[in-house]
Amino acid sequence: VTPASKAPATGRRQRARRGEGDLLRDEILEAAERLLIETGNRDAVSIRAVAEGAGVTPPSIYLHFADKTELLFAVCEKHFEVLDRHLEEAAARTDDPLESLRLRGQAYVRFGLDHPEHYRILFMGKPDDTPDYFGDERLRQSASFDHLVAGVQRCLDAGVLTGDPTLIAFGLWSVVHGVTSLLIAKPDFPWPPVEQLVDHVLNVQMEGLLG
Amino acid sequence: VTPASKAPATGRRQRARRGEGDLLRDEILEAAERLLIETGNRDAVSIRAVAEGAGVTPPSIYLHFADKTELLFAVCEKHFEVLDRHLEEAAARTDDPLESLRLRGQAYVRFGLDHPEHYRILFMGKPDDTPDYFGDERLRQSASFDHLVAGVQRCLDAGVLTGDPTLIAFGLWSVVHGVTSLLIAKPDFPWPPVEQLVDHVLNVQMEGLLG
DNA sequence: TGTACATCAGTGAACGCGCGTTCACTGATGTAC
DNA sequence: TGTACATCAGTGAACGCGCGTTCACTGATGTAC
Repeated sequence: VTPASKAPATGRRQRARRGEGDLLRDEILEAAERLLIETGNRDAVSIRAVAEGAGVTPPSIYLHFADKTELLFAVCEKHFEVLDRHLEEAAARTDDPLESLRLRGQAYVRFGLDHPEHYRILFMGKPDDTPDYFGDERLRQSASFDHLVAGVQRCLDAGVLTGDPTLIAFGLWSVVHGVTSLLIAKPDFPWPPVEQLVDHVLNVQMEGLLG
Repeated sequence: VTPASKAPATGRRQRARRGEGDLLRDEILEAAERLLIETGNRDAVSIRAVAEGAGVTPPSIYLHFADKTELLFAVCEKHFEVLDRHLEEAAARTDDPLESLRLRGQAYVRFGLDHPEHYRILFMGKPDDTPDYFGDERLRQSASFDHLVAGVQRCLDAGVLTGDPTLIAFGLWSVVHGVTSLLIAKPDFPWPPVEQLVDHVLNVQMEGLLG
């Protein structure tokens, strides 16, 4: 018997060594993740299903997460980070502050359409679906929002936009969120091509800001 | 015993007369409605809860609706009509086509914030939560959307806007939906005053359309 | 080097719950003769 | 006018299901002496 073999024939994962209990935590998160992507259904992410996905029994989950809400929160947190990285990368592709804002908006929509079920949880779910300590206050302080405001501020500094940066940021967020969430909620609606829709809305909004 | 007495002491409704079975249908819809408003929670609208709300046993529901989805659909249909009336009234308050469009947008947001749980079902839910025959195609053909496109068309006719009316309509819808759904999904977020937010986004978008 | 013991990751079985839906029925209302 | 009968709105009890969570436990891993 090779001690290095990681997965027994049963499909059950090997028990973690002492002090390595946290390994399971990651596998649980990955399993939840996988379920969400494969089924595209938030309700499919049940404690039981996640446990099975991680090759473990349901009670094991509770060794790592206080309850289901906390598990879902951990998944969310991961995705807020992914979203933020995605947006920052897009925004950094140009030096023109206004163009950067546009790229950020387009990247936002793309993220939502690429991960609709995640987007649903992050931005379309009920407030009580997120744990208390992951409330809106925290969202406000999230990196993504600060980065958006900063992007707007750069336009103000460059003299290409005027107004209250926070209000402008809220407005831009509303616009891209509107497109994203409508496309997610009504995928079979006879929309114009996504690109066209996004560009139109974003262009019009930024045109209006210039005025 | 007065035959006119409608509610027996038990709280149970009186059985409908022959041929008046449809009366219960309305009471079921009203009960579902009431549940939705009082609890503000879509999940609270269970067959059992609706039945109790209507003073009737659960199986009775099935005399009037094929299944739960169809019941929820009927509730939705009612609200699409309410929304459309609401928007038409607002849009009719002025003769200026552009101002009319703005009023329509403001009314849309107000409707959403006044009936958040209904708005959720109509515009933020999963596609499979609505019955097949109430799909997006039908939504596209709904009066509200046609009325919006018509409102845009009036602006084109008046020469105050240019462009593709459908695309402009999609854009305006995205914008007001963005504000509405963000406010509903993140009610505790430190938003600016609602009026200010709505006016800003709507003004900017319409400004951009003028350019 | 060997043995008794503490630690702790994970298990197995069960809890109570509320759900959508089905099925055989009851009993009041209306109709035919 | 009276009676047998058909209709049909609504009932009562039960079905099977999947869920989140709890609880006493097991057994491998590491440690102290």
